Amino acid sequence: MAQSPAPGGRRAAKGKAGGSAPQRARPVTSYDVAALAGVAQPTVSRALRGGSVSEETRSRVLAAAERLGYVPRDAGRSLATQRTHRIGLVVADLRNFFYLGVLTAFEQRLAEAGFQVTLFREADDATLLARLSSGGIDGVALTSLTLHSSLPRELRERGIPTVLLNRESAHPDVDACVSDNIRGSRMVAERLVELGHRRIGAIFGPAETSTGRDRARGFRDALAEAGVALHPAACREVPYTHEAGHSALVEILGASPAPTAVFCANDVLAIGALNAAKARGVDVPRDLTVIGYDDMDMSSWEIIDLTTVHQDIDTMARTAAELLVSRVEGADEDLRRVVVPPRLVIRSTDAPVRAG
Amino acid sequence: MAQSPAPGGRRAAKGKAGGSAPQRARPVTSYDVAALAGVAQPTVSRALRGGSVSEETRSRVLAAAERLGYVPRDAGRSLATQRTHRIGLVVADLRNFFYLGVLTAFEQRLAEAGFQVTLFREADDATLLARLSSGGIDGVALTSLTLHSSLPRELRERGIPTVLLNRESAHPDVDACVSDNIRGSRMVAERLVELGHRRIGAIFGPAETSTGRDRARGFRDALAEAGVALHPAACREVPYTHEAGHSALVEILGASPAPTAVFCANDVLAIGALNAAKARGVDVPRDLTVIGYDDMDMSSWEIIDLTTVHQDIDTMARTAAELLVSRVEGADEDLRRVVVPPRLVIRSTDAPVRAG
DNA sequence: CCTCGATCTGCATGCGCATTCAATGACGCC
DNA sequence: GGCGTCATTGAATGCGCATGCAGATCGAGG
Repeated sequence: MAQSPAPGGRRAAKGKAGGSAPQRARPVTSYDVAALAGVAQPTVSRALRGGSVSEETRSRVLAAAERLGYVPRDAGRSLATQRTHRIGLVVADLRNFFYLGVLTAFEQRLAEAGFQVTLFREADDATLLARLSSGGIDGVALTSLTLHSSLPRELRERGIPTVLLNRESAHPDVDACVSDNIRGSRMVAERLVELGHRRIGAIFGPAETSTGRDRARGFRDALAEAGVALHPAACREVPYTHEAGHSALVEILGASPAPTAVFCANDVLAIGALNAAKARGVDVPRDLTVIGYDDMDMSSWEIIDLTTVHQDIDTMARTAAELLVSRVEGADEDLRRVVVPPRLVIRSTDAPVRAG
Repeated sequence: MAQSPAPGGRRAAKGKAGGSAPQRARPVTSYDVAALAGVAQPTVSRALRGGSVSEETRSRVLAAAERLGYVPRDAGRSLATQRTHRIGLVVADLRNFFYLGVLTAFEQRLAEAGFQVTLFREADDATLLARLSSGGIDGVALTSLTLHSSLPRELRERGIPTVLLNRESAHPDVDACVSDNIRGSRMVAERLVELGHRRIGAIFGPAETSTGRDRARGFRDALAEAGVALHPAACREVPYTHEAGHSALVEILGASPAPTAVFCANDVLAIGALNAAKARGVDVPRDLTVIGYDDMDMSSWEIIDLTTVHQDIDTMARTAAELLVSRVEGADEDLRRVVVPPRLVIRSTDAPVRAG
């Protein structure tokens, strides 16, 4: 940069300020405010942060700050306080609507607590760890985590407050806020049995995720207890995407005998399945019962009206935000794991099995 | 060679390092790496940033950094370089699916360029300006902007690179990347006329947004040119939300005579309308034609299959990201305004008006 | 053998803010 | 009137990194 600070004083003259070029204006610093207010820089800091300053001085400083349009630079403050007031949110796929709800609730709660949210897309553990460690953030929420990722432990070792949101890890290294996926998926199984379904299929999520694992486990267990066998040819394990749900259902519809009901491990998959059913002219729920998991906002739309397991994302995200904030503020409590109870929401994509 | 920080040196002893408490570990700094590698701190900086350093030194530094798990602190770097490699994205409502596409494409392109995205929720201009000025970001993309907001000008005055994405301002203060909303909405009008509709309603967006204004203007103009009058009782101007679209359609359905077609200023409104139609037992497109604008991902789902104006969000977001990055890197070109052409996508929510 | 230039590296410093410490002054009390 | 107390403020410093500058080393050319 060819803008050598003027010889002498810290923020003095600054050369001839350029002839006329619409150069990016030198930003206002606390020194400028101090000069205008006739005080020392630290006094500006104190006046603005609520330190011990006389009323008269404070108002003079505030007036000067106002007049110059002074806004403290984050970088300086962060360097001095070792705090950024920024929280990282790691998500696998922003296109997954589920995360919209998460992001919204999470951001909202954090904004209230004076934090900003910075997004991190899923990447390999090493890359992600480096990005998260660069100190740009005070804490992290991981929403897309595989069971055996070493990320939570590594973050813990680096002293970066972390919370798992929605998915959890195989090892209890950090705080977590999750739904009771086993219980939720059991409810689905019970409902299907109750409706008389006996040829039941499923589109499960990835086994290496806690939601994928638990929702499969609860579902299978409950069915087994009811003496109903899963229809093997009508089961798939796929990634949590709309496309995967779509094509999995197409495949499943080809099983013989065709299943009368399909459990989808999340709503994104379920909606993909509904679309596939529509494409194939399969009437839901007359010909096929579809039940999802999550209860995203759109699942209650009239054109979808999906029977699903309600997961209180709002509460989960807010709780995660609060856990994180308390950690960032130095709480040294034991590991916490908050489990939010699920609830079956019956809408119009499920129906009793048809005789014959 | 005084290669170890002498006592009294910057990073010496540091007390007795505590007995055993699992205190948050003191983070590794470039001084630690320097000490381990037996060089001075600046050499570490140069080795890592590709400065002039001998191969032998570089590898020693890299090894030390690796061994300590060193990751440069963003705050320090930002303070020194006046650059954060972070871009702010201001969005009104994260629950609006439209922004998901924007966010995804935008984030992706920026990640490639080495930038992170920090979210800012819409707030009053003053608050937002303060947040954006705190220097945490190198540039801003505004997606939810009202026509007469002073934000673009103020950001410009503060020297913060800014780009308008999707919506634009009444004054050309900063770069913008938008769709040709007038042309797009004209296409809709022409289509409706072509299908024989003569009782046409509309759910417009807020007039104080450029998209709301232009999509209404183009639509009205084209209809007028075709000699077709808008059905006044079947027009509404509402915020861009699903709920607003839903209730607006319910109201419009009560107009008499009922319209045979409704143009919705964006897909979120259109889907709200589709849901309302479904709730009211109105068959789309048999009883009512609905056309939207945006062509969000979900608009092509089989259960929605909305006829709409395709807006290439991906291109728009990527272009905006590129504009922004070039500004941040110091490009001093003239104001740029990129207009992306829209395209009518005909699916299954529109149909010829029924005789009788 | 000396000089010059090219590399490489260390020293000193600044980025903007918060914070510790000491100095100053005001005030009250004996 | 002297002295202690408290409130207020300034001076000095550090946070972690990048960079201008100067010194050192080395090789080549004269």
